[in-house]
Amino acid sequence: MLIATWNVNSVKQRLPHLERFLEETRPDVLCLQELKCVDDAFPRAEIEARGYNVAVHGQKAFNGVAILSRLPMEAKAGLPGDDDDGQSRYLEAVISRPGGGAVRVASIYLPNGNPTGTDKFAYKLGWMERLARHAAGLLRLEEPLVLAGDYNVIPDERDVSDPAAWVGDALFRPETRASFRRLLGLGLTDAVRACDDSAGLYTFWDYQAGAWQRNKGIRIDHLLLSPQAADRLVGTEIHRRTRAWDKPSDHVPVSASFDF
DNA sequence: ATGCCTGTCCGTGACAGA
Repeated sequence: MLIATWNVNSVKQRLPHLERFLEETRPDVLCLQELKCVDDAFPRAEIEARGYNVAVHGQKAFNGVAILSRLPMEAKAGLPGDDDDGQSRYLEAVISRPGGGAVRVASIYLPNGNPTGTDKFAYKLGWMERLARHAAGLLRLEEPLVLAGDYNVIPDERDVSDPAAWVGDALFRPETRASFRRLLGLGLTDAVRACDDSAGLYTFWDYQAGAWQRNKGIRIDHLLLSPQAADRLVGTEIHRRTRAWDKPSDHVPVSASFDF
């Protein structure tokens, strides 16, 4: 089974790229972030025509997450822990596997948190705390679990081309990295890092200042796996080529393949 | 030092129909 995640930066603007990626890579499950549209504006018919079930948790103008699945799924929107949080950043689905059993997949759009020293950064850290609490509960189920998405976290110095330029940024602040480490400490495995410990594995390049051309990237899109998923991990891929397509998202898809 | 680029929303203008 191939499970992928992609921050598309407007699903309406990126529909041709999305269709091309589905056609070429044929993931069984694709988690999307930054739809930037309400549920009714999601191009559901186009995706369903390609053989995918669609679960959408949209929002006007900002945020918005979705899960596309070739297999049947039951989806639930929202990250528990704050009833006043109106931002659409979390969608979870239980996906039925052909051979029996299931895999639980979440599409995550973790808050950016800039500028630091504002309520935006506090919201980010609070959101990460809620995610950790929820993940701890899911891990107790002892099932295959994939928490995939745009974490807006640079875990380590080897995950950024110019670490000095990111010191003080909400994506690289010590508190942010510590919170991400606590998440891993619950027993989650960073899928890409389980397969490759080299530097320069980037998933995002800014639109500005020729970041892509100069390979000034960062790794912020992650798939975190429960032990039951990590034990079945076969490999991962960062789909860099999509960043060179015309009018691309600033993120590229990341996928993990499993022997279930 | 700041903008760099992209996208959405909103307001405005063009236009069609009353």
